[in-house]
Amino acid sequence: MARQHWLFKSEPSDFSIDDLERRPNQTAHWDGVRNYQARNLLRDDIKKGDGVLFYHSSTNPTGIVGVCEVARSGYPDHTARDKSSGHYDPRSTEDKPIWYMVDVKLVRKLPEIITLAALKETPGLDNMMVTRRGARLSIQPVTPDEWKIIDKMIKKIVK
DNA sequence: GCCAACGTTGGC
DNA sequence: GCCAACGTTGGC
Repeated sequence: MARQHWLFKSEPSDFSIDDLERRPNQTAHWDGVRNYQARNLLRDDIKKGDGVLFYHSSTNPTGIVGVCEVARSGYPDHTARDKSSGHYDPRSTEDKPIWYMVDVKLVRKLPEIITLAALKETPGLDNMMVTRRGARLSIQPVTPDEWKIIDKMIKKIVK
C-alpha cells in the first residue's frame, strides 16, 4: 500500500514536539488515545513509514509544529493496563487489549508553527478535517493533496 | 473560562 | 435500540 498521511494532535502541556525531540532516537510511542475511531486507525490503518503532522492543540496558537514518520505500526497501548497512568482502563487486558498506539519518529521540527488560522486561509485546505468546526478526532487522515500543499508550506519556512 | 460539538453512558 | 444526560475536547 502507498504511503499514507496523518495528523496527530497533542496538547503540548501533555506531550510536545520538544518532548519528542528530547527522546532517545527522537522516537516515542503515541499512547493514551481513548477514542474508538482513532483507535481503529492506530490499530488497522497507520503503517510504518507513513507521514505524520504533529499538531499542538489547546495552546496559543494551535497548529502544526513538526513532521514525523511512523516507526512502528499499531500495537497494544500498555498504559491502559497501568493503574498509575492517567489513561488506565480496567476493561483492557493482556489477551484482549482495547487500546492501541504506534511509534513516531521525529523527521523535522518546524522553525515556526503553521497555525490553524494559516491552514484555514490556504486554498485546498479549507475542507481539511482539522480546519473543520467540531472535528475533535485526535488522529486524523490527511489526503495526498493536503499533504502536498502543507509540504510546500513547510518548504517555504525551512531554508 | 465559556461554550459548541461530539462521544459515551445508562435508563427505559 | 432510542435518546437524554453527562463528560470531554478544543477553539476562542
